[in-house]
Amino acid sequence: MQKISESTVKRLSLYLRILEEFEAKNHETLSSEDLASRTGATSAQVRKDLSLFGSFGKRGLGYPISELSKKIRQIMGLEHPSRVILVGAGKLGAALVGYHGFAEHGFNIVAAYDKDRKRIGQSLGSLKVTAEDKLEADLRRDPVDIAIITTPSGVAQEVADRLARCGVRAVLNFTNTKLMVPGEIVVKDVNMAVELESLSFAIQNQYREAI
Amino acid sequence: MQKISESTVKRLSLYLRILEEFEAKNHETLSSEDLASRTGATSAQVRKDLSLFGSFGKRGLGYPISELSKKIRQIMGLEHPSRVILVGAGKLGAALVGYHGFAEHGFNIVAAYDKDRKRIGQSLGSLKVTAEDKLEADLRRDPVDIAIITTPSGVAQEVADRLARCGVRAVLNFTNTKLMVPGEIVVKDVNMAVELESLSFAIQNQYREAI
DNA sequence: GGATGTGAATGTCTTCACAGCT
DNA sequence: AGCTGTGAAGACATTCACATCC
Repeated sequence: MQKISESTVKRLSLYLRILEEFEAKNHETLSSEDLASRTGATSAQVRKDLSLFGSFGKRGLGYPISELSKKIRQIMGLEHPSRVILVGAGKLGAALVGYHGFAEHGFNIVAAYDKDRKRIGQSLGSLKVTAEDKLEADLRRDPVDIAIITTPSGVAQEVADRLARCGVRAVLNFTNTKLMVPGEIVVKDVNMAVELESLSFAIQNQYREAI
Repeated sequence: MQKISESTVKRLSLYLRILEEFEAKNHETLSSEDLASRTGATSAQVRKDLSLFGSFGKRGLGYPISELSKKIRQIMGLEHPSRVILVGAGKLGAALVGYHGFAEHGFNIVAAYDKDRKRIGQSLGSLKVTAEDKLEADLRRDPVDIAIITTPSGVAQEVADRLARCGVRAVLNFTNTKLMVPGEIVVKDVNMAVELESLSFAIQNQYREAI
């Protein structure tokens, strides 16, 4: 199969969101243009993206919603819910545990670890914060594919190393550290400061262009 | 000036993070390779990115840290702290208010709005949640450039419209709604479900390739 | 010697535009 | 008639490789 670009993958995820919305409303089909206008893509892009995986549409009609959404979930490995752990139960970590957006999309946070004595044992929603030194034993018993790192940046690499040794295959990294991991492990960085700074640049730049 | 790509802007932000780190350690210079290895870029890319704004390095030596970091802050409009408001004081909103990463980078959340009676008046760190209908009056008195939307998706567009009318110039959108805004307003979408789903795809795909 | 700055080459992604199906 | 699927063209981004300077 051909290599799929990161941007295509992100868009698939957006298409899926729309498909699910219209599936709930019992609509039958959506055109590439419908999907495009609701996700910020172009219709050609939607068609290209989808055609990378096969030919799902009906000419003159559009794409059958429930069939396509099922197919996308299949492509993206979303047919079954995944178990996710979180390391670092500070403010951000706590919020992510409490945030229902993850569970809605089938990502269940099943444990939250922290080093800090004061946090261990505290309740986070339906979870209790676990001592971080239990990590290895827990993962040996119940492996997970995905971990979220919300520790301070200084310890992120060490945490990543431990996760890698325990067979974690994907990491969502909220710290500022560029993680070095074995090639088979996938890391995605989420850096909200970067996003805000991009906004700042865009504003600044508008101003500059106006001069 | 030439058009600057989104990816360049994001990288500038990452370079800045490294520069600040080494500035704190009183280092004098960093090479493009130093910046590259710490941000996941290549040295050629670092040089290209920086050369878009001028010629800051010394051949044979590298880039003078404090001069370059100052310059990048200038380019990105980060010379002075910005005031930011947040609309939607649910779990995620509360976490963002409590998260210190923003303030560290000069983005101060100065108010948090919510519609929900139960939340209005509640303390969020040093802030108290304000009734959402005060939004217009507040912004008229004290305009802000940047707003963060963490409301339920259903009301995001309406909130965006109101913000636009109050002169907000940039929006960080955590909802699933594709916001329609006037051209002069910049929107950045942060969608953590999309990030997790991308990870899911990457894992799934490794498996598929192995077959 | 060692690192920058930058045209040229390459690679990747997006858009166009239209043939082909329903 | 309407909308997909897709080569070809175009736009954009990255990498190469080397002349240039400290």
